[in-house]
Formats: sequence, structure tokens, C-alpha cells
Amino acid sequence: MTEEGTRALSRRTIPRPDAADAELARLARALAHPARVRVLRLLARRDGCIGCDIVADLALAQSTVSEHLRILKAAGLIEGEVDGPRVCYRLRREGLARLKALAAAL
Amino acid sequence: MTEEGTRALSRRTIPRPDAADAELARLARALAHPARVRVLRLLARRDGCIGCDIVADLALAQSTVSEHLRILKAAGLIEGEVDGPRVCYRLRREGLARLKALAAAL
DNA sequence: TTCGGTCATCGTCGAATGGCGATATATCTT
DNA sequence: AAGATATATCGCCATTCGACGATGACCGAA
Repeated sequence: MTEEGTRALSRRTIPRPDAADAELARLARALAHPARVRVLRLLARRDGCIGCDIVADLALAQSTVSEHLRILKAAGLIEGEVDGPRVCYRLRREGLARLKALAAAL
Repeated sequence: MTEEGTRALSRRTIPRPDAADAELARLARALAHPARVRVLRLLARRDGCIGCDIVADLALAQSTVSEHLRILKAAGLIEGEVDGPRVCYRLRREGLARLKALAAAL
């Protein structure tokens, strides 16, 4: 990837402007679907939620929900802990905080 | 705003949850491209900016930039005032505030 | 009026998104 | 072992996105 890890001072406060733009755009893209926003809200209420319960909440096919969860996970907004045959999804507060910080800095 | 006290959140501050999800998703979608984030930042620095200057800043074709501006305008995040043969684009603080509020409420 | 500059729109293209059912994989239960 | 449950992945399809050049529309200046 990038060589940007060497400067500890520019850790996550102010990278290059282009990098911040790309990061905010990437996080915003993860939010850019009502189903995914709803998942985040759901996980915010009951912290920790099994996948099949999310499928039940959204009125979408299981495969579709799985794809939305994959996108949220790839964006670092949620995480999934395997628990037997199921997966317990939780919010990643850091990722969400990062998103809020970038949005608030606009 | 309302004077209903801190508990009366289910009345007017939150419309329907689905509506808020859709609204946040719609605004996030407008942010979901680095060029559009960059435009917002540009307009935040120098409030009021001619279209051709935005074209010069982004390294994109004029038609592409125009499309990005159209998306931002449709989302209510910017506005354009016609000034002779050019258009002066500005941030819409209300729209931006709405986005920040919805994101912060996550 | 004609010219130059600014911006929006149109048509087109390739790539990505969002949806689904079907299938594969993994785990628990019996 | 067999069945049930939960999740991820695959293939497919329709739609949208992002980019561009070309064209059209508009205004101010020459």
C-alpha cells in the first residue's frame, strides 16, 4: 500500500487532503444505502447482533444482507465475531468515530 | 426546536426511522466520491467559487465536474448562483449541517 | 452581430452496484 | 452419520455510476 506509516505525527489527524477526501468518500460510500444505515442503527441499539436477526429485520434476501454486511465490514464500520455456526456482528466504534470526525471537519 | 424535554424524542425530532435512514443514505451517496468531497472542501475554504475554477482544481473534464456539481446540488449540499455567463457555487450550510447531524446521531 | 468564454446536457462506453436464487461451507444437534 | 441452521459465495441480470467528447445554450465583449 502506502509508505505513510513512518510519520507518527500525521497519524490520523491531518493526512494529505486527497487522502482525507478518499477516506471520507470511502466511508460515505459504505453509508450510501438505506439498508446499511439501518444495520448500523440496529447494531447501535442492541450491541451485538446475529446475522440472521439482521436478515429478519431487513426485508431482503439473506445473500443480499450478507453483501451489505460485507461492505460495512470492509469499510471498518462493523466487525463480525464467529460464534459457532453464526456470526455476531458489532459496531466498530473507532470506524464510526472516524467517519463522524471526517464529516464534522467538513 | 421543541421544548418537550429530553425524553420526547419519538415525536418530531426523529420522523420515521426508515425516512432518516434514507435521508442519511442519500446524503452519504452525494459524499461517496473523492471529487465531490474535494469540491465541498474547496467551497468551505473560499466561500463562493466559479465553476471553471473548480474544473481547474479537479483534474477532470468539464462535463464530469458539471455532473458532480449537479449531484451535490441535488443533494442540497451546494447551491449555484448564476452570475452572467458563469455560476458561483457556494456551500449550503443547512444541508451540510443536516448531514453532520444525521452522521453524529449514529 | 459575431466571437470567446462558461456551463449544462446528450450519447456512449466500461465498470460497479444491488438484487435474487442456488449452492457451498461450517457448526451444532440428534 | 444425518439433518438442521447460519453464513458466505457464485452466477446472473438490470440498473446506476463515472468518465469522456461533442454539442447546445447563454452571456459579455469586441
